[in-house]
Amino acid sequence: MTDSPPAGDGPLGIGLLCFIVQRTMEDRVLADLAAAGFDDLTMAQSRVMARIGPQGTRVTDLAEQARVTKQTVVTTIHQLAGAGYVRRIPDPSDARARLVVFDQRGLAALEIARKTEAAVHEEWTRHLGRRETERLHELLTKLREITDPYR
Amino acid sequence: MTDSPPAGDGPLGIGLLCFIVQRTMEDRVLADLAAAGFDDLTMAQSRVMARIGPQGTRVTDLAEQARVTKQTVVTTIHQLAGAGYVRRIPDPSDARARLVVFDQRGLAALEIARKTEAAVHEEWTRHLGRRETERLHELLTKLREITDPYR
DNA sequence: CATTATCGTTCGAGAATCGAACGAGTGTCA
DNA sequence: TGACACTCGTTCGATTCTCGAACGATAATG
Repeated sequence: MTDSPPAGDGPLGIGLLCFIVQRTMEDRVLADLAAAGFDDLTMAQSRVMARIGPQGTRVTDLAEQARVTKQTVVTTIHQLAGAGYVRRIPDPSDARARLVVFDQRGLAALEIARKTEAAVHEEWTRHLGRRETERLHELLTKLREITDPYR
Repeated sequence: MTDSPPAGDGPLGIGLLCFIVQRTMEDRVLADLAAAGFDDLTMAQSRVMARIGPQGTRVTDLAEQARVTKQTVVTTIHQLAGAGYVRRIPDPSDARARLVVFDQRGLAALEIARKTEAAVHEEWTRHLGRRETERLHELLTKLREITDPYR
């Protein structure tokens, strides 16, 4: 029973509520990406790609952030690279490592994703109110301090 | 790029933050279940089982709540039934449907899951404060109004 | 320099998920 | 009542996702 079991008829737990919110954002972004022509992106690929930083990110770090193993990331990055979304460059600071960076197609997709995310955030802000949305963001950020093992 | 892309170095989006929180709860519950002897439960199985209500839940409803297809739920329920966690009874109100209900082993697992969830919530409350945790819960519940298509 | 740890990778297998289609039962409405 | 469209759970087949184990190359430690 991963997450809060709603087997009781009481209110949903925070974990389950977070699932709903997170999944909604995922679906929205993925839908908009598909509509914009990036219809070859899967959810698994998207989840990994979303963790790539502007200066590039190591496979190991991507795995930690996305909560999957390195093997999974390697596979996913291979797919993304083949589709022109990312490419790998040597890490200047470590000859063992390689940095996964956005390629042209990836940057274009990133732009769409950013816009969608902003739009969804706006929707949420309209529903909750600006002040309350900020509060929610603050609380989640504070909660991250003890829930994100890789901070 | 499912979820908020942190490619910018700014703060994480609400979607991504929710992922971290939700995943943490999932991991904790699953770990405690495994430690309590329910080590045959996978995350996918747990996610579906967590949606079973006290009076039983239809396959279609489980699919909607867990955000997977009916086929996936059928497969998962088949596994869970084989392991003694759930069983299927006819739905009195609809001869087409069947209700998935907890079996003995499922109830035992549910108890563990409930305890763990409560313990994690307590941890979070200690970190955020009682008042703030309630606020977080309220905000997420309110956000659910527009993010849960199957409410 | 020797040893230990980390990085990315390959291989192989298992798990998870979906699309399409179907029989059984329900709801609707002329 | 009867015809038609819809829903429910299910099966089959295929694809995707994910992991465990292991390895060479490089880094860090002493």
